[in-house]
Amino acid sequence: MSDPGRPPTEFETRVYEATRCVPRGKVTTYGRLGKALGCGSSQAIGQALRRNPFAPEVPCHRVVAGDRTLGGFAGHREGEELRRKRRMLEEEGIRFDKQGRVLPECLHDFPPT
DNA sequence: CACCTGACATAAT
DNA sequence: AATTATGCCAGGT
Repeated sequence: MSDPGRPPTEFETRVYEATRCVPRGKVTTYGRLGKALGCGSSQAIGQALRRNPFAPEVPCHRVVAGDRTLGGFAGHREGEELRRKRRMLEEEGIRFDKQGRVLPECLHDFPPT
């Protein structure tokens, strides 16, 4: 089995720090987060968030895909877990269009480091 | 919309 | 230690 108890790597810590800055009622994307970190791989971001041990301290549910679809949550890309993610966002005031995408106005602009 | 390719950290071997 | 496989993706064809 993998080691779920291993301490976060430096990379993961950076991802969590950045994610923590996304305010309630707003969302960001894997790509944007990556750029804010100087990481060219949004997929790596997703992997770090997937294993986020600090939820909901670190709001990994406020990170969606670049096309503004939900992306994934807790290792799932569809199903009940995804619906939970969507519900959480709705609770925070995020609105979706008929295609199930987050409204563009809800996107958070990252502050320059 | 369905691919394909690019990018990159981690896990597994 | 080195290589391969896998993954909450993005961008282009």
